[in-house]
Amino acid sequence: MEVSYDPQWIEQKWQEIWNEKRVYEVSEDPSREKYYVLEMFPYPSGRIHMGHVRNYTIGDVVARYKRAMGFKVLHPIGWDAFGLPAENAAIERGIHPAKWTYQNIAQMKEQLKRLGFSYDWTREVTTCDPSYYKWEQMVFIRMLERGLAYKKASVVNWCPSCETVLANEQVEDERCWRCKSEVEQKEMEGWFFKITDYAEELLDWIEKLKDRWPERVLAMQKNWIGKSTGVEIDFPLEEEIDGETSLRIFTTRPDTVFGVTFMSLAPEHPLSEVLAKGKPQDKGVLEFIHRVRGQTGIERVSEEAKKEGVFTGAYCINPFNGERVPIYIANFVVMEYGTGVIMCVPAHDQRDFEFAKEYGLPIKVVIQPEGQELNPEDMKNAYEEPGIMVDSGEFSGLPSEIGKEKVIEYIESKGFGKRQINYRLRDWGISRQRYWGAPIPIVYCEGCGVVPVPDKDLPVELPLDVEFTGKGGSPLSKVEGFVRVMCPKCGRDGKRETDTMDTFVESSWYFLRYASPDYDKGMFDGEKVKYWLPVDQYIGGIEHAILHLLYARFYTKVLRDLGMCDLDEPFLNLLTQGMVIKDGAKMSKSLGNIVDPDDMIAKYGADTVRIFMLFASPVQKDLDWSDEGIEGAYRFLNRVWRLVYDSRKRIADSGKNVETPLMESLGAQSRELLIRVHKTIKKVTDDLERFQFNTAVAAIMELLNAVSRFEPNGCEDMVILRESVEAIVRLLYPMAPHISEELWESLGHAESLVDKPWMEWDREIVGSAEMTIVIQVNGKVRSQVLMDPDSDEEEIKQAAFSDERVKSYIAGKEIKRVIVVPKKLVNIVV
RNA sequence: GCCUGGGUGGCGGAAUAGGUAGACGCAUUGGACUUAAAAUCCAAUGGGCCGCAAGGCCCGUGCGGGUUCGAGUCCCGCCCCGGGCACCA
Repeated sequence: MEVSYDPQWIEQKWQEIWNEKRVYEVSEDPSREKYYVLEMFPYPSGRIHMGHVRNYTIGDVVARYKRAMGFKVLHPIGWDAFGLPAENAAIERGIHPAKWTYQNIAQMKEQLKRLGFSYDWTREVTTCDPSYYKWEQMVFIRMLERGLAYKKASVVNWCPSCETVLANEQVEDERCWRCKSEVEQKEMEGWFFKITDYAEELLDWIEKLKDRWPERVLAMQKNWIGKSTGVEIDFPLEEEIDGETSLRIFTTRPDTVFGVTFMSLAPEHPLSEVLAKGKPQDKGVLEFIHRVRGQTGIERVSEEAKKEGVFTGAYCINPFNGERVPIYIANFVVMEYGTGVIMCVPAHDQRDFEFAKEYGLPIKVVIQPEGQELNPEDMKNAYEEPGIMVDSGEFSGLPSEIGKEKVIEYIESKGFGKRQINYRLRDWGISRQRYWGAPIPIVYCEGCGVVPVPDKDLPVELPLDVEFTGKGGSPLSKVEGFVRVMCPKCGRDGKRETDTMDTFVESSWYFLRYASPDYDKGMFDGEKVKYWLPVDQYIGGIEHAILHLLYARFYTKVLRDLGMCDLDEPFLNLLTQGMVIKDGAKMSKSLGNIVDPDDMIAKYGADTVRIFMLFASPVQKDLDWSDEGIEGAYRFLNRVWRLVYDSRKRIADSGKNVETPLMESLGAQSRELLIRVHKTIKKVTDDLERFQFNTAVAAIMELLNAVSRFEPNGCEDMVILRESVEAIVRLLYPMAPHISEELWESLGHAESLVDKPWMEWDREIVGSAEMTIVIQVNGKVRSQVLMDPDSDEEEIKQAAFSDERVKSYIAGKEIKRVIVVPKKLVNIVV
C-alpha cells in the first residue's frame, strides 16, 4: 500500500531529530574554511509574516548548501528586541514591554522552528537583555572619550505621535518611518554619533563593495552621503555688520564667480535678522524671516518651488571684480548645508535664474557653450553645462572645467577662501525620549557636569517598575530610583540621563555578538570574531538600504578604531530580497491581504511554503503571492514523493551495491537520463551559487518529469533509475529539507543529508551528450541535426549541407559564407 | 531634475559569453480513470495565414533607428513603470 505524503508528521519527526542531535551547532575549526550566512534579525512583533519566511528560507538554503560544500557554517538568529511597539502595547493594553517582548519571542521562535531553519539556537541573542546592551553602553563611553559621541542642542526631527526624536535616516517624506505621522522640527538637546567623521571612508568602501552589494543599495548610500566638492569664498561686506566683515559662501561652481549678481542667505542664518538693521528694509525683512520660519518643511518645499526672497539693503563686494552685490534673504537657501549663504549666478543656476526673473535682477553670462552665443535677454533657462569662460578677467577663454581649478588656486593663494568638501550626511542622533531602549550611561552632576558611568557600574539597567501612562514625557524620568544617583566622580547628588539609545545601535553590532554570544569579558571574543567575521553573505530587505546598513558599517569602523577588531566592513556580500506582495500591494492589515505563514504550514507543510517562496520569483524581485502557485509547489512535492515510493520496489530489486554501469553498456534511454541527471546536478549547483533558486527548482522539476517518463527495463536501467531518484532527493534537500530527509531514509540510507557532501557532476558524462546542431539559412532556423559531441567543423558542415530541408533552401543559390559555432549551430548565408 | 532597477504569452517567469525566444510553474481547454466528484495521468495552449492531412509560411521580447551571417541580449535616440535623493548651491 502506498504511503501518502504527510508533511505534518514528517516535518515534526525531522525537526525533533535535528534538535536532539544538535546538528546545527557549530564551533570554530581553523582547519576548515568558514562561511557566515546571516539574515537580518527580526523585530519580535508577535508573529512572523511572509517577508520573514522568504528572507529566512533563502538564508537557510544558502546555509545548508554551504554546509554540504564543506564549509563550517555559522547561521545564527536573534531578536531586535527594543523598540516602540512594545511600549505602545504597554500603554494600550497594560502589559509590560518586557513581558510583551519575551512572549512574542517565544511565539515567533516556535514559528521559525516549524519552518525547519538550520539555526544554531545556542547562539540566540536578545538585544533587550542587560548582558547584551551592557557592551554598547561601554562602547558609548569609549566613543564619548574620543569625541565620537557628543551632546548638542540642535533642531531635530520630532515625532509627535511616538513622542521622540528621530534620526534623519528615520524620516521619510517628512514623516515618521514607523507611524507615518508628520514630523515636527524642534530645538532640543540630544546625543549624537559622529558618523560624519566617517563619511569619506564609508564612501570609499562603496567602491570596494561593487559587485558584492546590489548596485542600487550602493547608489542609495552614495546619494545619502551626498559628497560635493567645491570651495568656500569670503565676500567682504560693504560695511561691518554685527562684528562681521564678510560673508562666507560655499559653491561647487567657482568658474561662474564673475557672474554673481546677488547673494542669498538662509532665513535661519544669524546675520539674516541684522543685515537690514537701521535700514528702511528692516521691517519687511523681519516679516519675511518670520513667515518662512513658521512654515514646516513640507510647506516650504511643496510651494511648487516658488522662489521667494527679500532685499536687505546691504551689499557685499565680489572679490574677483570689485562689483557691488546686493544681499537677499531667500527661502530656497537652507541653513544646514554649506554655510547657509550662497553666491547667486542666475545665468548658470536654474534656481538663481528663477529668482532673478522674479525680482528683476541682472543676468550676466560668464560661460558660453562652444559654438553658441548666449544672450541674457533670450534665455529661458539657466545654462548649467560646461563651456568657455567669458567676461571673467584673467580667466576668460579657459574651458570652465579647467577654469574651476584655476579659480580655486587663485582663491587659496590670495587667502580669501579654501577648498571645501561638503556632505549631505548629518551626525546620527541617537537620543530617544522613550523607555524601551538601552539607557545612555551618563550622569549629570551640578559640580562635575556630564559624567560617564564607570565601566564597573555597567550595565545601567533599565528599571522594570515603570508606569506607562501614555501621557507624554519619557517614562524613565519619572522613576525616582533610577534618576537619582550619586555622581560617580564626586559622590554628590547627580541625575541620570533618561534618554535611551536608538534601537539601530543594537542592530549595528549583533552580527559580532553571534561569534561569542555568552562572552562576559567584553563585547565579543576577539579570537572568535577573527574566525567568523566578516559576514560572508548578508540577506535582508531593501528597506534597510540606508538605515541599518549604513549604521552597521559605521559602527564596525568605530569598533575597529577603538582597537576592538580589525574589520573594515561587516558584510562582505549583500543580497536584498524583494517584498512579498499580494494582489499588487504589500501585505498589510489595513488592506486585509495578509497570508499567515502558520495557516500555510498547517495546510501544506513547511517544505511546500519554502519551495513556493523560492520558485515563484527571482530573489531580488517582489514575489506575488498566489494561492494557485502554492498548490503547484505542493503538487510538485507530492509527485516527488510518489516517484520515490513507486520506484522503491524496483530499485530494491536492482540490488544495493551495483556500481553505475559504464555509459557504453547502457541503452539509449538510460544513457540519456544519466546525462540529464548530471546536467541537472551542474545546473542546480550553478544556480545555488548564484542564488537563482527559481531556476534551481525548475531544473529539479524537469528532471522529475524526465524520470517519470523513464521506462526502466532490466537491471542496469534500475541502477540508473535509483541514481536519478536519489539525485532528485539530494538536490531538493537544501530547499525542502524535511521531505528530502524522509525520502532519503526510506531509500535505505542511514546517514542524514545534513552531513552529506554536495553532489558532484561528472564532466565526462555531461560531455558525452549528443549535441543538437541548429542549421540556419540567412539567420533563420531551418532545421536541426543531432551530432556526436566530438564531431569537427567539417563533419558538421557536411551534415548541414546534406540535410534535405536545408537543400531545398539553398538550391540554386550562391553560398556566400558558412558560419559554424562549435556545439551550437551552422548558419549558411546565400 | 539627478541616481538607480525594470518593460518578454492570459499570469509568475526562463534564455549564464551575441547563437533554436517563451524552459519550469500557474491558469485555461480537451481526453483517460470514476456511477459521479476530488485527486491523478495524458494532450493542446504567443499571434496570423496556407493545407483534407502530414506539414509549411509570415509576424513577434515597450517604440524608432543602427551594428552583425545572426540581436530579448550590443550601440544611438525615445516612451512607460518601480525605487531612492532633492530648493544641497
